[in-house]
Amino acid sequence: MRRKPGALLPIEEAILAAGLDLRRGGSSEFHGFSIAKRMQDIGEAQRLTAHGTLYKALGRMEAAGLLQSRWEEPDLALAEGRPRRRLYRMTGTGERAASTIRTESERPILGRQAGLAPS
Amino acid sequence: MRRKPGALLPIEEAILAAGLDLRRGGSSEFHGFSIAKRMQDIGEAQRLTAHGTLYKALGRMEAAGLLQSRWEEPDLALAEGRPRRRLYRMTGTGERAASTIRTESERPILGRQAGLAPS
DNA sequence: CGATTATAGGAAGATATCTGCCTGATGCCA
DNA sequence: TGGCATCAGGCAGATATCTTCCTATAATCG
Repeated sequence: MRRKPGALLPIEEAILAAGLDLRRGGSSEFHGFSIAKRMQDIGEAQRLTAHGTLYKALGRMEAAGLLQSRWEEPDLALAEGRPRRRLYRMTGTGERAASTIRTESERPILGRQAGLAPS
Repeated sequence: MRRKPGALLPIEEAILAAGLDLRRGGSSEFHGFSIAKRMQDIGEAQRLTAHGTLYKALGRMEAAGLLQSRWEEPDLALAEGRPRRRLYRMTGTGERAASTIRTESERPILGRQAGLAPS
């Protein structure tokens, strides 16, 4: 499946929306697994039990400059007895793309043109 | 199920045996998941697909002084794209217990008395 | 020897990320 | 408008460790 240059796929929109919500809630960073759970909670997007879709989308979005990631401190993960997390943050580009989503959501007639630059 | 004071359970013997084999093969350290796979390969012990048994046994053996563990360098795990490993090494006590296993394996008539000190 | 107690076994799930493979969908070109 | 090429979706598995809960088993005591 190919995408229109500059367009966002539904899952990418969902990720950006989740990032905005978390930002609003005081957390500027999030990790893949929490996004997956969040999407399950609100019954949004595909179930994503197969995380393949999500993690691939995260990878694409980072490559496209919408997100930026870093690995969390290893000792923190050990202290909490769980695997290490890859933490994501929205870039300025991502925030603008997210804003455009909301704007366009209010105007469904218009085509979507924000987001990813053509490769 | 309770154990006789000082006795080793079959799974603990299997772990020590695996540790000796790895030692012989040049690796002084091993991690839980590799032991699990090793046991599956040689069809030994219970299948251990439910790793609960193995990791609990590893924990008991460390508490009993037979093994000693450390977490591997986090960057190494990242570089290899996998979760971090907990590396185990046999202590002197563990080696002696392992030796006693072999000795007693050759003399099945005798009862087993090596290994764990009574609590 | 039987009852009781204590501990191990086993299954399942949790946490978190990533990849391979195959199928399906979308954009572009003629 | 249809065909082709490219890329995303989806599933399943992989890697690695740990915990909960319930059952089963073994040791101890009377």
